[in-house]
Amino acid sequence: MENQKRTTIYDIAKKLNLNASSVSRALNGSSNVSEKTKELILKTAKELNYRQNSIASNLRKGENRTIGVVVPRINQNFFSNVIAGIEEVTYQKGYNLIICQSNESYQREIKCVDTLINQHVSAIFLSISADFEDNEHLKSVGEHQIKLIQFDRVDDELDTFKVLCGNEEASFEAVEHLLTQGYRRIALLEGPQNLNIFRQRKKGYLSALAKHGLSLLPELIVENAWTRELGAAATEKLLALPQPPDAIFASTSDFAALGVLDVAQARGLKVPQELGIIGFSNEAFTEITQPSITTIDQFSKEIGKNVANLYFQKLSKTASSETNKIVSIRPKLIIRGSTLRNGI
Amino acid sequence: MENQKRTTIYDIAKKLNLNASSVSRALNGSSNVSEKTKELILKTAKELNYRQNSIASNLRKGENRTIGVVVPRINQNFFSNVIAGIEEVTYQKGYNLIICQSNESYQREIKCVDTLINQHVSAIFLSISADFEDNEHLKSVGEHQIKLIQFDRVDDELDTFKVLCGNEEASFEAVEHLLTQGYRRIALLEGPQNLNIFRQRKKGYLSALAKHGLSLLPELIVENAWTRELGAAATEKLLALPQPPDAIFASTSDFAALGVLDVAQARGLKVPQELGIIGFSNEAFTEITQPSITTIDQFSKEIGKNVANLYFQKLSKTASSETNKIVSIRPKLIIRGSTLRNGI
DNA sequence: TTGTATGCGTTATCAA
DNA sequence: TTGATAACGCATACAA
Repeated sequence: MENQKRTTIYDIAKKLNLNASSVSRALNGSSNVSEKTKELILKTAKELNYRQNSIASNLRKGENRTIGVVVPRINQNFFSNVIAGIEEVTYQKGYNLIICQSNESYQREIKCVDTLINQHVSAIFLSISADFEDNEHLKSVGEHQIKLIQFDRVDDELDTFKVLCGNEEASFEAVEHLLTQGYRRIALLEGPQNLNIFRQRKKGYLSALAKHGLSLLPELIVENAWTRELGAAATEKLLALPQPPDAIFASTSDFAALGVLDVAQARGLKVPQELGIIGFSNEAFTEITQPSITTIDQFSKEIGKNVANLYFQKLSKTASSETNKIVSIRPKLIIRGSTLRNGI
Repeated sequence: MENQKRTTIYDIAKKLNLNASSVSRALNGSSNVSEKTKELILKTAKELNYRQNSIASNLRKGENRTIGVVVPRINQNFFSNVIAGIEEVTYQKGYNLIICQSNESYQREIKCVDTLINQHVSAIFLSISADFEDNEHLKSVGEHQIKLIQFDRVDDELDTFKVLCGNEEASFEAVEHLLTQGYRRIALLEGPQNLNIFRQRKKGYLSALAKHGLSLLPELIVENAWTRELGAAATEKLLALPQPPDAIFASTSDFAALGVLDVAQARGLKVPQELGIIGFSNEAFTEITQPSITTIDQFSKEIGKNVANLYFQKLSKTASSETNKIVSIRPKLIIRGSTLRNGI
């Protein structure tokens, strides 16, 4: 069995004194083949352990039912859920998925996209890396007749289909919730501003303050605090201010929010009474901490499903191709113990 | 730019009044082509926005630098980390990854394997689904000259390369730790026994009891408790016994352990004083609960790296092909608050 | 209903 | 160093 060449349609044809084209037809369920020979072919195909060579088939047909997915990190909760959502849809459609991770590296993102183009995938679903610099590689996707759909972290300048999370609205809602609870000095942990998502979250924060007539206090904004450790460090810094904040919105992630909680508890600060905390993403642990952490659910799996559906939808209807280029998934504020000092 | 056929090596050849084979040679960095024409070819290739068609190349060369990965769930922490580990190695080697999830379904697992065989992948890395029934589909992988490497959840009967987690030892160590801490009535939450990993964990539990002269109490073993809810239900049942356990080893998962903790706290049982708890997998949240949960780290990313390395290693050295067919990654008991009633 | 011929884009072998 | 040609395995237009 080992080291033996795989059987081809020619092998089947030869054995049955038929022509390869007949075998191909039978295998593909064509109607132009008699029931009798069809059965015969299927039977011997099974006997000879025949498997179609998709590579040859794809080359011949000029199509590749494969979709490339590029994410910063495969093993990050948000992205692995998006992928699960994508997979759920694409599997049903009989499409394969090639997964690449950019590791938050721009250079590697380019490489991933390049290989996917070479692989002749039908589409690329992509979320840009943290140190994104330029969109040339994304432009070239379209130039090679490959559909590009961006999700979550997108390049705004590029006119592609996009699936977004309503970051600004969610952020606005979060801050407004804090205000409702009586917090007045609300600090923001912000992420790299070259990513749209963090710009939008900041925007929501700012407009909520503006709406309620509060002025922006620059000392309450801390940059690039998106891990537990950085969140903790940022909190130390904020609490050392002459006028420390009474709430911290960790717009970067729940991990940063956890860092905030760490410091608060280490200092004996009462949460939510003396310090309110909100995170972002609804990681599993936010429900488990004491107090539990108010956060924002992004419906990551839903995002994935929408990305995939957008692609297939696009294939079917050509008419509204210019209309619904952007789908937005509305996130949900999950109110928990870390901000509830007045009841709901 | 749209709707235009992709440029091929023929297009380049035509433009330069050369032959396609020369273009191919130049593009592949062959030495049998003059520097001058080589430069010319590379230049016009860039001008015409040429990209190699990997499908055609793969067909011609009869090789596909692609590896298929089949896991029960993409978005489960353990598996997404394994994939990240695999990807880290395969990326360096210039291999692509096709990811499939079986969704814990045997039927779907078969389908995944089938498509991967058709895709002519070089190797399949697989962890079997929960309702695994038969290994015919796995046998056929080898029959099609595709290397199979099983990891974590494996079919023992099949003679393939395997990367395993030392489940039995870890389990043994966990139970022994409980005994050291003075617990005597140790309950076990066990998983489906058709999966090797749960059989092994049970084995470790039993041998630890045996070593310390404790007899097995069947009423202290609860089947299929591997979610938070099932873990909680199992705990209710156990605590209702005339002689309830003084410790529970949730060998299925940390989620089950969390369910145990839920019930203990709801009943006002003191952990670890009145009830010891150990989980499995070292999920992020186990560090955060109060008390934190003792658990077992499986080094999932490390497992992934080893799977990939095993494949490439196998390619290089033919000699020891029969020797190191099984790699075992030693897990680590992480002792935390939920079992520390006597200090270390 | 079946067979013949051709091409998908590339690479490998041979000859020039 | 370059060109001509065949082949990878399959699918399809056309002829029989």
